[in-house]
Amino acid sequence: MDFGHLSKKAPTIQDVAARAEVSTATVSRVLSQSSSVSAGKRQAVLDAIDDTGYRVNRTARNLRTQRSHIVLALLPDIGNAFFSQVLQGIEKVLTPQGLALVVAETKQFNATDEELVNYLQDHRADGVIILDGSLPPQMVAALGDPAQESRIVFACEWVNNSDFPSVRSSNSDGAMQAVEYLYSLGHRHITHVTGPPNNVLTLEREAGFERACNRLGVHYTSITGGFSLDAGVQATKKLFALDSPPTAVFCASDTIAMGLISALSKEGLSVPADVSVFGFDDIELSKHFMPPISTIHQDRIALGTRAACLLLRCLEQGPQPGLVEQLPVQLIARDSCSSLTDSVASYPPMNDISTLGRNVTT
Amino acid sequence: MDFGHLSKKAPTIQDVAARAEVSTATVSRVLSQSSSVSAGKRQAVLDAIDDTGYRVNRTARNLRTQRSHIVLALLPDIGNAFFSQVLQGIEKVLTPQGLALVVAETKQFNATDEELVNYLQDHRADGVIILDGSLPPQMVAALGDPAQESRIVFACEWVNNSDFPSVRSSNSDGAMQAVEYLYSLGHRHITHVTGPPNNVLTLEREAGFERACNRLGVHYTSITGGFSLDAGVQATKKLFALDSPPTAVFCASDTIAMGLISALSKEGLSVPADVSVFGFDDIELSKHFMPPISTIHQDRIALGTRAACLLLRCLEQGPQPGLVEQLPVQLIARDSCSSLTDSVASYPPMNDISTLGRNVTT
DNA sequence: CGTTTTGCTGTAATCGATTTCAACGATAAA
DNA sequence: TTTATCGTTGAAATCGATTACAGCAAAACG
Repeated sequence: MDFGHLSKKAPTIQDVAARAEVSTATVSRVLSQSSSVSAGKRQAVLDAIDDTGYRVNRTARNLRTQRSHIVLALLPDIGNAFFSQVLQGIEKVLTPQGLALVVAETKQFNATDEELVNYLQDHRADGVIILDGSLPPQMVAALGDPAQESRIVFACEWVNNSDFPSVRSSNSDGAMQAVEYLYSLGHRHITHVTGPPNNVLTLEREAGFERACNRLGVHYTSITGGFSLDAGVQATKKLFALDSPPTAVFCASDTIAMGLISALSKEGLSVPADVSVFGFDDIELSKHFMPPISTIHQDRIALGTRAACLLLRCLEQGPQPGLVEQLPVQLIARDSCSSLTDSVASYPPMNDISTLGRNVTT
Repeated sequence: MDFGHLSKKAPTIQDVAARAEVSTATVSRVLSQSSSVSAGKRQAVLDAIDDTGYRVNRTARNLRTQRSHIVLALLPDIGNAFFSQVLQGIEKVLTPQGLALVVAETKQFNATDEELVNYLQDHRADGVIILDGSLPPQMVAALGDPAQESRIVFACEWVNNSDFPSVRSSNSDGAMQAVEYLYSLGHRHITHVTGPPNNVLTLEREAGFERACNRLGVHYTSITGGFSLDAGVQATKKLFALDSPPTAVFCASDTIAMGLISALSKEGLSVPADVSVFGFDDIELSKHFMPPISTIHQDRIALGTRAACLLLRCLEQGPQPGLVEQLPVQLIARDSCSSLTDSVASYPPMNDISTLGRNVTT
């Protein structure tokens, strides 16, 4: 590519120095306020900067200081609204620090080449925030030793058996809150439509779900899903195939819940009259869905800001292996879950009323 | 910030040159394959690169070549799912060109300071793709003369009275298609819930809507809105306040349509039985909403790829003032709009049946 | 066989900043 | 008055690449 036609030379620090009749060193000192400069010369330099319209060339500065002032955010999918809010949080912290955010998708880095690691080694980025827990193991291994490498943090998702510091929501806690809430509404048989198998979030939410069910003596079943709308639609069929249908369904994401509610309504079942549905994430639309969906709110902005702060801390203070920050989640009660006694009173009896009060231990 | 602990010096081109027993110039020539190097030396260099694990320092290269290999995307709101797909398209074109994508929100640049322009002047970015048509005029003015400035393009949105090249969907055409479709279903009174006032997209869609209505002799009314869910909810009240309710509503966005449908259902009105609702954008959820929403599909990925290609072209060939690329849109018929004769047949008569066939000219 | 061309290679300048180091004048301390 | 200290300042080295230029040998030419 030929960009020759762009040349329109900007004033350099030399020009400023010449105009202010000082050395480039002095100009630089004024610029970075690193050491003292006499008031007179400082003003002369400031005036010269004004006159010439000088702007510091970041590339030159970066070369000299050995920093790129760039942070790379690695997402599984740029098109995902969930992550875009996290990015917003990251940006909020980075920008005031003079750091720019570069976003890229993990899929553009195949496991074989070292492109990802190169981003750091090439000084293309000072640090990386990874929002994808599904990186292939060999790629994670290539990232280096968490005890040595201080420029990588995980956010939202993470990788098991790895010590890179991370920020995440309290996923298992969220699932437990959901179960407790449904229990308080009288539900004693809950089905969990999970996220994709082996996903770390899926695992955490499943664990929380089962722990709470066991503790409260709630009968539970499980349907393997995914986080998509379609997974919710598919789950509906499996729901009908269950021996004894649940009175409530806890979905691993709001999107699943929407797919489920939508598919149920096509089958003539209404939510929450016939069955309660609970989501996870509190995406914007949940509030406006019909019915509005009860869910676990994740503070996506905070996830981003905390991750960015964590990265900053690593850059300043060195590696923080094993450090995990769990952000609290919040239960949002809306209309998609109803009290079982209420619905029994106002609607025909549940078809699984026989399971009420039945306790199950694993 | 002290990043001293990060120092672990990477091999430089000097190290490679020494090891291969050639000059740095030769190494550089092998790297950039710009001019011929004898097979023997080439292999020696290649081996040395392998041995040392050398990686080119982009910052140094950027300084020397006067390019940053970075493109800045400016969004009104990073958290918006619509834009994140456009970004995906941009990325798809940029990455193979060795260009990285930096995203930033316009609101972080206030109109008074020149931060935005500085991005280009500082060599922090080689080019900028602006996805925000609501930039304050003085900021647009600060961007420079479109006939001179070859590093700025607009995408999705644009600024009136400005010659910067841009890529956009055929908004007015989409609105016209929507009207024609509703007309073909028998609707003769349509209300348009618009986007935010003065927005370029709002204006285009309004224009297309009115043109089609006038041409077909459709009675139309208009409610000022916004692109949000809430705007759809608010519009519902105004809809009821209309002298003669329409048989169909054309919304300037799918989100408006969802808010509207949701609010209508709370009022006991069902879509499309009582009123047809048409959207715009074809966001992912429209397909899964209840009912699935008829809409105008915008190819968001293509919007991104074309914008990136346009920027590349500007960078290579110089300014392209006034160049506008309009991407075709596509009508997607789903369940939220029904044939008027059908619904008249199967439901109680519309309350505005008196307006059928009534023509209005502006 | 002399001359020109071609192909390859290295030296050194360059991009635009930061920073080390030495020097300088003025002030404080002895 | 002499010496030590301090705050300022500039010259020059430096970051790590690219590239203009010149040199040189081998090949092509007349």
